[in-house]
Amino acid sequence: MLNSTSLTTEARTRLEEYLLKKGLRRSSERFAILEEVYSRDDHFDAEDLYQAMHHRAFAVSRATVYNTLDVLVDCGLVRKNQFGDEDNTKSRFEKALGRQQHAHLICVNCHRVIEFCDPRLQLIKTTVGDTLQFQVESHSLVFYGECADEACVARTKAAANLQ
Amino acid sequence: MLNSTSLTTEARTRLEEYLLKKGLRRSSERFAILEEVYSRDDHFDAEDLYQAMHHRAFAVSRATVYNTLDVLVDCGLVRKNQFGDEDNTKSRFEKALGRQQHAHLICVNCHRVIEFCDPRLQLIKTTVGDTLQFQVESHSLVFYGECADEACVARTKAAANLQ
DNA sequence: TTGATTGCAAACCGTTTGCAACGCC
DNA sequence: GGCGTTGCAAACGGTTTGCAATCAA
Repeated sequence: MLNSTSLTTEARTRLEEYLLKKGLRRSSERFAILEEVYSRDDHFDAEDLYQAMHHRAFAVSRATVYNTLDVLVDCGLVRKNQFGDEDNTKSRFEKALGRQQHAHLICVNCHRVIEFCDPRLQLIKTTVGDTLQFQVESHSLVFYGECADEACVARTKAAANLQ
Repeated sequence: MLNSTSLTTEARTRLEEYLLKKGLRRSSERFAILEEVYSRDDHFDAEDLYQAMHHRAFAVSRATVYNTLDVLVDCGLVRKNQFGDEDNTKSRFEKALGRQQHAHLICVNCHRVIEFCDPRLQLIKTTVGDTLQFQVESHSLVFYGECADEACVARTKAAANLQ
């Protein structure tokens, strides 16, 4: 199995090949951002990434963050999600390499994101595509609800009592 | 089975009860907007609704559109979707009464929205909730792909040839 | 009467864009 | 050297908010 280091290496190689193939430049910003993305295991937004780059002492502009995320999504190294939860506008990203496709559970109280897989989703995809003559390319499945995390439950209960 | 007229009647009654229960006012704007929402069968955004109200000669402000949509979503008369397609920012709404829960297919070319149901989604929901101790309240399943509509396929092919 | 609701416009916020400076090829 | 990329700030677009006028209760 791939560990985190070799994953990053693989990602770097893939990005190089992609840039070469597309005639795009291998700027240091792009590789630095890829590095940061592959060092994390969460679902981050563009601003998180922007801040993280500053803490990394590799300050890039927001424009570059957005531009690079587009590139990384386009070459399959990053997945872009729009969770319709508390903040329906901003996108959240996650690294894509070495991870199987999955769906998300989002706690409407603490906004925790939990990943899960279920083979039946693939079956639905196939059925639907065949039945409706639709070439399904990707999907987004999100469940919204309340998680069982103690701190979250306690906080929610306390908030309910205030009303 | 309920026809469109009685659906609207039922919706109006439900809104009245909800407003009463919550101590909110039964303003004419709210009922006029409900009327418009229940006269349509599509997935519309806030601006669509705003424009439609003007054509209806019942001009309301955008603020009222947003406020009323919130109310209608809250009392279960309208469903709010965030399809992460061409326009990842704006929400799209649909009436909720008299329609079973469903998922969406979105054509990445023509942005057509197709609805479908699959009982296996419910099974996944149950499994996931049980396994991860998560109280699932709602879901959003969207498949992205290419639809088989002739005009759409022709247009897409033509666009591809231009490159 | 009075407090919720409306309309208007300004503010908000994530994202995109225009343009000059920069640096990879 | 040429052109893709970057950084900055301004623009954009959907949504929210502040406030005065309005109106349901």
